[in-house]
Amino acid sequence: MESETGCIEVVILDPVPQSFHYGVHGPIPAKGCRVRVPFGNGQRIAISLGPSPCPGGISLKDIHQQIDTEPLLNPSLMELLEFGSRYYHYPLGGVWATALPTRLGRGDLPGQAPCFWQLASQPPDKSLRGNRRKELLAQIQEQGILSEEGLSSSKLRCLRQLADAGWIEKTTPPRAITRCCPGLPLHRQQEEALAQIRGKQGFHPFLLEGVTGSGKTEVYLQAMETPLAAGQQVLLLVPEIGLIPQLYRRCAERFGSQHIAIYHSGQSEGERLRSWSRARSGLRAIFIGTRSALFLPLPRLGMIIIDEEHDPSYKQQSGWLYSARDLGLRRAQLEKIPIILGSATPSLESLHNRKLGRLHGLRLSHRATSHPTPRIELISLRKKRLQGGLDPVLLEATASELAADHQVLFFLNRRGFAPALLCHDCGHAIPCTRCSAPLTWHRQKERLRCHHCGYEQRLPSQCPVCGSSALMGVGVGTEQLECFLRERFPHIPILRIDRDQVRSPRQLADQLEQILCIRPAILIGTQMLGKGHHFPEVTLVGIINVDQGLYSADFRASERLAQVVIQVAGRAGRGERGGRVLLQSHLPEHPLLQALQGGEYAPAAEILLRERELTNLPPYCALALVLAEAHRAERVQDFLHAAQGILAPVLHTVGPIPALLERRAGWHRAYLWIEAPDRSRLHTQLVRLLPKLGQLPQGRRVRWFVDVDPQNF
DNA sequence: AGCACGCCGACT
DNA sequence: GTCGGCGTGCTC
Repeated sequence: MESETGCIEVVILDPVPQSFHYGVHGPIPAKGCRVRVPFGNGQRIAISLGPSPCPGGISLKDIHQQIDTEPLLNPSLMELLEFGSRYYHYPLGGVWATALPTRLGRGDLPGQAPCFWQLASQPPDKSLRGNRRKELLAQIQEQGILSEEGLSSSKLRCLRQLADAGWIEKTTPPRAITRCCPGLPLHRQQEEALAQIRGKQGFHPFLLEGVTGSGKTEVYLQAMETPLAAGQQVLLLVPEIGLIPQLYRRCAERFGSQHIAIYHSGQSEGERLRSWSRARSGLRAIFIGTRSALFLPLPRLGMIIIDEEHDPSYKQQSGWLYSARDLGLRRAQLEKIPIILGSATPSLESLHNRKLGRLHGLRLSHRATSHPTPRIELISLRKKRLQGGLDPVLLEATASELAADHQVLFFLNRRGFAPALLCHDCGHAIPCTRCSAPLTWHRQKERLRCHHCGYEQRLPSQCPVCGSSALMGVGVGTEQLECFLRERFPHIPILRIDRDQVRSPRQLADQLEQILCIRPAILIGTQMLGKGHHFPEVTLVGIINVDQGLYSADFRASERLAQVVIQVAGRAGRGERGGRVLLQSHLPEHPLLQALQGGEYAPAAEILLRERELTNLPPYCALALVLAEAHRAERVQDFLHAAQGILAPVLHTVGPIPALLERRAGWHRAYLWIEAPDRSRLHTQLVRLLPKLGQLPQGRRVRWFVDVDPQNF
């Protein structure tokens, strides 16, 4: 390689807002290659942005080492990261650091793509010597193609010798993948959906709205056949690690596990690097993963599928605040491929986009089983005497289902025994020392715990304010519900599923397996229950307390309420028997609950969308927050007021508004609400104004950042 | 994001 | 007298 001397621009693999320049003697590292550079006192890994004119006025240092000879990512994926940096107003280096496996960020080399060998078209005109070599050659002759992957080093050496002697030559493996067992028979709507997906070329975004049990996964599997048969790769995203195993199983049955790899944050660094390398070398065709899998380098990506697209977990909650669903759409657009967003309860954003024609709607409204979607019976709690948080009507229904040897499922989205511990004498509720929230009483562990920051203390025997020993729990959590039900139905097996009880997806699967066929039985769970699991023996679902979703200051709370109610209701009666769903509320006449009675999502979504339109909230406006945190509340106020002075003349801003959790882990938090009629208006103004916020002296005394399309408040 | 420099409290 | 708290500013 000829020697050159020049200057490159780089970004450090950390959220440093500027780029930096370095001198290079030798080949210029292309854009997307890692380099080791001197930085401050030490060394850092950086990403080359390519050659750049030398800036004046700074003394240029030279790079220490070029790590990669090839860019780590292909151009369209680099473009996606650049877009993600601009759109979410987050430094490009931090974006790269989030998108790469940590090992690559530390300078490790990705695994080399294994070679594939076949017999040479013109083998040498002599006889081959050596038994091992003869054996290997025979093996290649028999198999047609031999992959280096997983071969012992002695066999690899043998392979090299055969190659050097001209007996074998490199080849590319067959890429086309066909299913290894037939697909399930489809019903008419599935056929129609598939026909739509199969008929399309290039970028085509679909919204597959399918009620629980309508066979969305089967549509995914058969839709994947087209790109897989064409030798392309498919990316499947799910919102949680716990949902990967079942999807993996379905894919493995259909296409063979040798074509599948998974990628998620629960893997070890080594596993992630291996999956990443396999993606890049094209060794696997199907990738199943969570949020971060969106950034896998897939040279022949042919389709993206985002399951449970409405799930808020697709939005990253720290650092680079991106949405994998929204960036997924962007990636599909850049790669010019189809993308399927699937959900039984699509986000209002996606429903809106379907109305605007930006998403092509596909509907599966029939369950595969003969039983129709159950209605949701509303029970008014007003003036009722509750036992263990349960209304007599629900309790009676429970008793009769259990008497008939059926399973009953309770949904309650609060862990612990009681959400607060209150002094009966002075009314003091014991708060977290670091958060503005009451501590949750965990009776069995005899502890008070903060569900926001992890703070824990022993259960006090006296009120810390007045010294009274009359402390009582307020409200009902899953632990208390379990206690009550054990007392009330002493001979019925009860399984509680929440984060206190279930530590790993594996454990969850084991416990579910155990109880799945036991009859009668009671299941109690938080939203862990609602996701993807089937309970064919459940004939009664009790939804205990979702009223918070009707009052919350978070405008998305009502959307989440509707989604969780429909998802949980969908767990009932999926087997032989039909099902009943009872929902307890203090406000049964609330229009949203009324709309949910039919057991269908669409009427509720309509109401929510109309409400958003009237109040001019997303998706009818573009929204961003400037969030600030500091130990001292007045610094947050000072900064946000100063920021408002800059933003308010140009953009519609409201605030400073205290965060829903005003203090978290000792940090006071507040935000400015910034809205604009559309994303591009919002964006162009933010690009212009955010640098000015960076110059505010008040900004240096707080941690502040921008949240575009926020999910939480 | 790291990391060093710098100016104010409780300790061998 | 120092160890160390984190507030401040810089890194090609």
